Amino acid sequence: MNGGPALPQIYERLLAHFGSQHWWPGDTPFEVMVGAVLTQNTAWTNVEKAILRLRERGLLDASAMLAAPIEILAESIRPAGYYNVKARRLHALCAFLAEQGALSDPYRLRTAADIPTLRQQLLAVHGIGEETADSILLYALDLPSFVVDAYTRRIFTRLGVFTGNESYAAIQARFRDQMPEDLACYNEYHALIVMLGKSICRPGPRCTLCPLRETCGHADRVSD
DNA sequence: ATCCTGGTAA
DNA sequence: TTACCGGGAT
Repeated sequence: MNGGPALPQIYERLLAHFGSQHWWPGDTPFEVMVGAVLTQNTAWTNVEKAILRLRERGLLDASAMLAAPIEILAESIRPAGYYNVKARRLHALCAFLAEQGALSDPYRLRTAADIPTLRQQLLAVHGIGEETADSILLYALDLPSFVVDAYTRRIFTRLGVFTGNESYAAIQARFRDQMPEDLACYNEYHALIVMLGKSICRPGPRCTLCPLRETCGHADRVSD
């Protein structure tokens, strides 16, 4: 049916090699939502600079951010890139929180609706696509929605699990069906995928360093 | 010069 | 499907 090694087996190998990542610990749900937007096609180190600038200006709060002029918001997040686009996206996110009566407590979204409904509502917000919606559900709201990103596609296509042509929904469904539907597991798996993707399974892969090379057909086809 | 925990509008 | 948004790190 579907080729390549089983998804739980890959998870165990990555966890054994990299250890627990515990992503986004101790941050407020709103700060995690902001990070999910700012990190779109952007290195996380630059997101951290932008979040620090927002905090300095007292804008790391949904009410304050909603009230802030777009121009000020844009200047604040400049290090994250795409700052004019992302300023509008952050504002749209805050407007959505206001609509939901969650401005003072964004975590309230968690119990406002079931996961599929909440996901659809997030997708309707300007600037929130599938990956960002799932990142918010998983990392800000502690709801088990598997995050699929460019690393996921690249890694599992090289492993032979995917062809590379699958839709976002199809890839997400494979993880949902083959992995236990567990919050900590979804959280950890995506973090491990990012770790592997940026350190080893890069555009120019470093297969000799890869913890998955024994079960990956790609290692034989590249020279490093 | 390439890549980074994408999404929108055309 | 493609153009566009963009500063920062390597």
